[in-house]
Amino acid sequence: MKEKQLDLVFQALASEARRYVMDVVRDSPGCTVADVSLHFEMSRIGVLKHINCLENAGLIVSLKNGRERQLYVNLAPLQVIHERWSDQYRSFWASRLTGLKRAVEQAEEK
Amino acid sequence: MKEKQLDLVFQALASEARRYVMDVVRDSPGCTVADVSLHFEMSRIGVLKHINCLENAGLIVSLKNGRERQLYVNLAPLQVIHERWSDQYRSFWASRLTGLKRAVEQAEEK
DNA sequence: ACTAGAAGTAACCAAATGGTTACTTATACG
DNA sequence: CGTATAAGTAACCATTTGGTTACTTCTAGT
Repeated sequence: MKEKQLDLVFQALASEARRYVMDVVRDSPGCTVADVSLHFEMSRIGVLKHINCLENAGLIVSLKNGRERQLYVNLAPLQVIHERWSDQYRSFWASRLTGLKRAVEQAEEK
Repeated sequence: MKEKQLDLVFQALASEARRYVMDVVRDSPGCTVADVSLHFEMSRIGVLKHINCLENAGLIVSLKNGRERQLYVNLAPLQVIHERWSDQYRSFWASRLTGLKRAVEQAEEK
């Protein structure tokens, strides 16, 4: 995955409203923009922008069906990120704070 | 983890520069702000702000050591996010696009 | 005590984000 | 055909973000 794409995914998830959209769409796949906006206080256009942001990041996929747009979550980007990190940080997971712990111990010795 | 905290973590990671800071600090634990800023074109203050942003999100931890500040990565927030999402989406991982696939098939029937 | 170097703060600026209202387009349906 | 409804576009505004330069503070070392 390209860095720009990573930016989009993380940026998309960095909003409680958008994470909530993900929850809603995951729980009622095929729902419409209007359906989703029922769950929010904000204007329909506000919600639309959040949905578009998620779609732009690849986290939501949609199908035009007549005058409606049906929404689905797409977890592929999350899986890619997850794999990338598990790779990059594999040796760190076991002892996440090892470096810090050592430093703290050194600091305490003084 | 609180929603605000999630915002901070995702927001922090939604920047190539900050992800790169994470890489640098992970690869040389205990390095200083000045050390990190050597890896960048931008001004030291620019880098400092990125580091503070990461620290604020809990992804970087630092220890004051004399006039220096030593930096360490902290993967705990990542682990929390990872666990939360694998829980929430557990039943979806296996067939990530199931909902969408069904919809596409239905669409194709028409 | 003095100086130099690491870090932090303040003020500023341009661009991006998150929301609004008003208007337009396209489609379903009586 | 005509109308109501789902979606999308445009323009606008306030706030946040991402960077800068200039200045300040603290500490190490001579």
